[in-house]
Amino acid sequence: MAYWLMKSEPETFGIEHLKARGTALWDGVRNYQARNFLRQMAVGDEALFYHSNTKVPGIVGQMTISRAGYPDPTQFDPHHKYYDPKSTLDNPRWTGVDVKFGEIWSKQLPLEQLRLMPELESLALVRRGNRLSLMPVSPAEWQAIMKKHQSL
DNA sequence: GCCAACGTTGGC
DNA sequence: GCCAACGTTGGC
Repeated sequence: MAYWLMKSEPETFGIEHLKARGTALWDGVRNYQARNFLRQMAVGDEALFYHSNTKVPGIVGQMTISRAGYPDPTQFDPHHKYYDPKSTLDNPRWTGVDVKFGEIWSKQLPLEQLRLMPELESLALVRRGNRLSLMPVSPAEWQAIMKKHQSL
């Protein structure tokens, strides 16, 4: 089982939306590095839900991967903002996964605090200029984050 | 295959 | 709202 961190803008799709829906397609990833990580995800993997581009960015809760990678349907829809005319049905370019709501943390763990944790210095999230929207989290990083979360 | 121009991400 | 950093596009 692997661990992941996945970013989303709360105004577009926040953890409250996932809670209401229960399960949702994680769509709209249009970056090859992130897509390759999506393709590595397996059912049962655990993921941190991160709110980006908001007043206090940070980890706000947890979810699990409930369906492994499959073609992101939004790439085929000409009316959708994630439409990709270069993608074809028999050779889809972009991948999505299904995620299942886990929990909303009673206190979020802000980016500002994550930056202070020496255990996370190699995590892409805190690296200068990194814009990767989802990334693997090592077991050691996961444990450090959970420990910090429980101490809040 | 280089690289300038452009668009996007996302913290601040 | 600003802008640094980065990825992508397309001319050559």
